[in-house]
Amino acid sequence: MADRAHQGPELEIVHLLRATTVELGLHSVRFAHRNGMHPTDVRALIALMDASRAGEEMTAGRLGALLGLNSAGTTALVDRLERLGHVRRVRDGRDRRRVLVEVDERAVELGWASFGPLIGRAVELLQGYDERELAAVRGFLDGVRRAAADHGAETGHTDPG
Amino acid sequence: MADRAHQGPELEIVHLLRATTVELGLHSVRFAHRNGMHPTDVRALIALMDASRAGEEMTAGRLGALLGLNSAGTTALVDRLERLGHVRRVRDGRDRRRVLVEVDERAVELGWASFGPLIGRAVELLQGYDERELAAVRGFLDGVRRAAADHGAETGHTDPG
DNA sequence: CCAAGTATCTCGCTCAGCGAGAGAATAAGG
DNA sequence: CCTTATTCTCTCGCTGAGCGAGATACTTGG
Repeated sequence: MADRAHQGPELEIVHLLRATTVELGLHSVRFAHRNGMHPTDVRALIALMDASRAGEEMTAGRLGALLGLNSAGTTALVDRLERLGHVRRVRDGRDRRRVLVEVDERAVELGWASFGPLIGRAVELLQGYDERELAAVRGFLDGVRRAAADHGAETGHTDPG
Repeated sequence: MADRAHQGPELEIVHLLRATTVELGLHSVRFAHRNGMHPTDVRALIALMDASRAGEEMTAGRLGALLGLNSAGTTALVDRLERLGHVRRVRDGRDRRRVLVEVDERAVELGWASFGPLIGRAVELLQGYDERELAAVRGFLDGVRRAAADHGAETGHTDPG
């Protein structure tokens, strides 16, 4: 147990990945704070923007499920976002029990103003890479992603999704 | 603004990075939940383990500052961790105002049981890489980390530190 | 010993999220 | 068409993380 610490360049990179995720998390938190929001609200906006970009409708229930909230929490979340003017509630015409949550265009712009430059910088970095280097980055990230997902499942946790 | 979506392989990788950070976050949350903890508590344990590995003492105040909590919140946090038996409060002999927070050995083992396999898998992945591929991964992660940190500072947010 | 400074803790509060269950709409069966 | 089960959202009351203010305990400098 003593020194799982100072190994070769591999562990250094793993540590760097952790530092990067922490920094990205802080970036989100700062964005949230600047706009009077909480981390959950930002996650919700991102999910809404993803859905919108994919041309899919997002209902209140689906949003809550994505974020791991129950119905009461979801209602409160959409209330907060609506109060800030970031989303609108729209009754679904086909199934009038459902409430569609639509992102306001200005909220989308707000998000891009904060995350766009970051994404742009990341793309820039990758544009200097050749095919093999891109494959290396892709392989590493995807491998870690799978490992995190698998180990979650393996340790006996079943989640909505 | 319309289709910032489906570009080349670069943007796909940026998306993959985001997916990976999300999955790592979920891994943490599952670990927290399994052990009756909250995300903040896990962050605290990680900070404590880092300090311990670096041979540094951690005081209550420093821990709170690292996590962005005020003194009241920090007290509550250490209370929770102490109640679960994960940390001990120890009065500092040199300055008896201070409370050193020490991680219990079993909490360290608990953490390694959950995060160790993940780290091991990541190291494995990297061991198949040559020097140029390692440099590519390192360069990308570090670049993104810097970009996130810079843009936080740039957008006019000053943090305790 | 006294005063100022620092580290932690206590108290009262706000608010995110939960559990339970109420309403409102749809779907299935007569 | 009417009844019953199901589905989606919202309301209510509660728990608990984290905050602001201030109390408390210790240290340092005069």
